[in-house]
Amino acid sequence: MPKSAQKPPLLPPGSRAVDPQAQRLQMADIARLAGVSVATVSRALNGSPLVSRETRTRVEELARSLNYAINVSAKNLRLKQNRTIAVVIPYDRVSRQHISDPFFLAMVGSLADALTERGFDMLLSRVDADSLDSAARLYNSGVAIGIILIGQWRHHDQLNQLAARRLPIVVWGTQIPQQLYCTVGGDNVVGGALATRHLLELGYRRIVFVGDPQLPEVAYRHRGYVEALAAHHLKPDAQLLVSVPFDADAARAGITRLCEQGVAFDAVFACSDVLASASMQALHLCGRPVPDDVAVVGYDDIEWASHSNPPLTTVRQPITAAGVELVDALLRTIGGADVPPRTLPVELVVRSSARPKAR
Amino acid sequence: MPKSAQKPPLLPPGSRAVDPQAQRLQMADIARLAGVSVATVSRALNGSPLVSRETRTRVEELARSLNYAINVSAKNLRLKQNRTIAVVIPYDRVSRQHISDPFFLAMVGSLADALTERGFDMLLSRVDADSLDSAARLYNSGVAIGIILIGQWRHHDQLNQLAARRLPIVVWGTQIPQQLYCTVGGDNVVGGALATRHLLELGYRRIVFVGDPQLPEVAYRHRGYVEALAAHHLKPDAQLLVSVPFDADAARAGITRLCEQGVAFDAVFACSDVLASASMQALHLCGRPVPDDVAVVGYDDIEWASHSNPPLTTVRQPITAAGVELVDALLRTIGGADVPPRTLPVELVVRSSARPKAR
DNA sequence: CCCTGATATGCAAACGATTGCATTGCCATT
DNA sequence: AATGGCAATGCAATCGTTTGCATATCAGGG
Repeated sequence: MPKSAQKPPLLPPGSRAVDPQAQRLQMADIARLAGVSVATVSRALNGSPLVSRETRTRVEELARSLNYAINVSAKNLRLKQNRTIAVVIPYDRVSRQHISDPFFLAMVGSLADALTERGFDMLLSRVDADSLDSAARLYNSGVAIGIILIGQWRHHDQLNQLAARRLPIVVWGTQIPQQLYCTVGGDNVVGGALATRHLLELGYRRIVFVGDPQLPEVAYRHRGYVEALAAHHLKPDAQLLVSVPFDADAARAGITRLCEQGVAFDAVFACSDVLASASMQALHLCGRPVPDDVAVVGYDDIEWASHSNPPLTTVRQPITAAGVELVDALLRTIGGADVPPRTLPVELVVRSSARPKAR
Repeated sequence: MPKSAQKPPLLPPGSRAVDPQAQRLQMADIARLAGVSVATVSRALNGSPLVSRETRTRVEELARSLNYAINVSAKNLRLKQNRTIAVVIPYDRVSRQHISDPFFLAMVGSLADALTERGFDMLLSRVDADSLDSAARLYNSGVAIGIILIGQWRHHDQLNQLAARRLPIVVWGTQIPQQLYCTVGGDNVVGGALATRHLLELGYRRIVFVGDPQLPEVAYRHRGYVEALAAHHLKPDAQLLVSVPFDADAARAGITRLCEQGVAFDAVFACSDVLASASMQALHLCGRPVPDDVAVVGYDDIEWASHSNPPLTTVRQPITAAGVELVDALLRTIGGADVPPRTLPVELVVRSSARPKAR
């Protein structure tokens, strides 16, 4: 009977069905059993040098054997502290990319790893991208001590507002002039250039760009694309821009339309592997096999890319590093530092979806 | 100056850098501003009929305009309640499948949706599969009111122990005789049979089974496989069992070995889409193209399956339904009900990785 | 004019931990 | 013997809510 014995069994009148575990033990129980005060138990369990060695071990063993777990709410309340980080994924009805996108999920995995590593809990939330400040609630209510947001989208202004309110937040995305919040992201310009240059060097000249340049990250990838073209004395052709959100169906439709319109092209650079995959499918159906007729390069290097057929040449986003960096940046932000945005290197992973162009 | 004014500015001496937000407002502030007591504020915000209409609206508006958010720790402490569900993904060094597996991540996404829908928070944790009871800590410490565990693996006994300790837990996995915990899972026997029968009906006779029958779910899929064979008066051939964990490399190696040993086969049934993908790759390298030479059927129907080349015929796990069902079952368990295990229907999704056998 | 019964509010005690400030022994020093 | 210092422990206030039990106000009936 772990419950402090003197109390009558007055279960809360608004009796929840949960109360079987009303017998959860608390410090007072350990204290009673160990014959010391709760203060001592608290100190012993927290490794304070104030308690004698023998008391400490006695308390520790007691706690372990009863497998006592401290009440986190009480602790957090008293300490005004906690170890929960909220990871929020806005879902955006416009850009369509949502939580089930493999890249996001991979990111979630990576963050889970990085946070677990450091002993933080991870609270995963979806929030409507149009009311991002509901994410602020997670912080204001003390549920989490900071927020990692994956997917910048078109919400730069909202994010700036949040940051202005001194919300500890770090965003996976691209660095935008005048931003008040800290971002961590891959180097989109270099990524775009890497992919494009690779295709150019293989001999392709009419390269379709698949992605929506309205989105900041895509905009930078597009800039890289343009720069790489320029280095080969080529100008981007508006016909070759398939402006679609991160949505496989849209990409399929876009590529199909291009084929039907008879637009001439010999390669595709897609802004995500999902888009690349959809493009390859569409090309296949249009009778333009990859890589024999058309070359394709993707972006992200999700797990799938290496298993696809043909294995996808793609720009690898540093997903593992991203998790670590995001957590790091957030922790420093929480610590009061003014953390500068960080751009992580990306690299081209050459597989078989783009071969030297047959002459 | 939201902080109760009479108090001297004694910031906690163990000053955390976090205290810029020490100015977070609390009920007392709202109360003071509204000219009522905290009790009234509390009641107003919780919609108690005890406060007058005008007081309520005044308080509500004040709270909204200052965007006050209630302190969740304090509330939970007082109420002995909370709305956090822990989703734990054991990582198992043996079976190798871990959090980055697309199927798991898809499941996480589905759970996030189902939980958000019902207003619960989702805490995502990885725990070492060998010490699953560290998951119990999440419950015992009051962080979460229940646990959803994805991936039963070989940990049936541990799970039984946890359930015996009356831990509210629901597991994604298969129903095992004598289990004390509630499971929700796809119908593995039917799934295995569906895949196998499909291949048989297409004319294939020597069907390789890729997966580790030591794992409960795989064992049932294998049983379905055996039953389907039996219905066609065939016996399973031990040579055709590629016993590998959920690990792409292992599957590649297994299939390659089979080819090198010259074992005769004309089709592959892999226990996950990742394994199927790896198998297709290996087959490709061995000069046995899919689907022209060998037919392949996978399991799970992750997003990738429809994008693969050729698009993968596979057994669809009801991922969306799974999220809903798991949450439902857990909530009922928490409510004190004795929830029976539940098996969800699976279906065969026919794409192009298995065609009628060329004669 | 007092009493009764609503109706709205406030007081103060929880919830389960942490921690500053006593307090208690006990030994060494004066 | 009185004092000071140190080590180990306990007391009680505190964190920000909720809620049972007063209390205050007011209307209407006797």
